[in-house]
Amino acid sequence: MRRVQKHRPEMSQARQSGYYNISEASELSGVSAKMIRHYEQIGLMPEADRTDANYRIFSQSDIHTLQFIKRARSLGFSMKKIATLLNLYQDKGRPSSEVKRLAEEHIQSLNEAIKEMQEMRDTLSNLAKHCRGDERPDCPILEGISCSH
Amino acid sequence: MRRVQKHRPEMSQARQSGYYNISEASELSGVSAKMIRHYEQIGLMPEADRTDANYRIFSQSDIHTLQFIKRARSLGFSMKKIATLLNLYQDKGRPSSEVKRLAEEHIQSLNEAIKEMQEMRDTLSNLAKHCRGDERPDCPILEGISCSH
DNA sequence: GGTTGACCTTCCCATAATGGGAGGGTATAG
DNA sequence: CTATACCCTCCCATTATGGGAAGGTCAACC
Repeated sequence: MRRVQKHRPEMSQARQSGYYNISEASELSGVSAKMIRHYEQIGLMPEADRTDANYRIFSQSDIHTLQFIKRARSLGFSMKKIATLLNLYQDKGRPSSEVKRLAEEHIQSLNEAIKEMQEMRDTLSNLAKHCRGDERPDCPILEGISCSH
Repeated sequence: MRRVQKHRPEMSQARQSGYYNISEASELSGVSAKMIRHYEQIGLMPEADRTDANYRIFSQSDIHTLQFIKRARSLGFSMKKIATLLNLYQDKGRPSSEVKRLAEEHIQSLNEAIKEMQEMRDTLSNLAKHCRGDERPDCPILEGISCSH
């Protein structure tokens, strides 16, 4: 009679029901265990189910969500935008215009960041071009950094 | 007799000797007062002189150093690299090869970052290109993020 | 001389995304 | 039954920047 009414399963039972523990979820999704816990804590993921020993267990659907997050991260979306994207993803009645707007916003900020870094690189390349890079101390790079006139 | 041997000047005296207070230094260098204090604290700048009321005072040379830091930041150098650059700048016997090596290292990491962001942008653009962006829910962008197959 | 507003000081907190590590409990293979 | 590998929570660190509080000071004006 003792264990009949338990709500939380043991690990072996959970596994038989198609659940994964956190390191399996990590391998399947490419998200580190540390980050999986973090995403749960900031509310990006729903709180994971637990075994009776308080171990997190993850369903196929959880794994899928983690993969979504992973891929969105690799496209450079911030956590906040990913939260929005996840909501849209789970809202089967979303207008695709909203998704597209988010994506284009992100493309634009990528373009701005790219442009800024290209300008840095070009400025620095121009300075470096004129630096002999030998044992002597005179250096157009340092001069360029010290006087912006 | 009372004030003759003081080491720390008053603000008005300091100003007459060509010193600036922190907000003047901030305006002249483009570095915020907050950051000037921070740079001092992490040892990037020597500790500033003080008035007898404990206000920081900055010489022309300090301002120049702050401008150097500002410009190096705007080229994307990290604080650690800037510390090294400052040391080289102040070492009148440096070999310019060292400066050039640092610069080229930085150019390379800029190029890597640029490439990564371009790849993000291109992937996302390709997804967005096929999204109608209307009131209907089907969305190639979300599909692309959810399945990396 | 006194008041007032602008400025200075230090100290603590927050950001964004990620990881390291300690201290203590658990699963599982042999 | 015991290793060992894994899980848990909690705290700390990173990078560069800023916000804000509590308290002292400077400057200008009456």
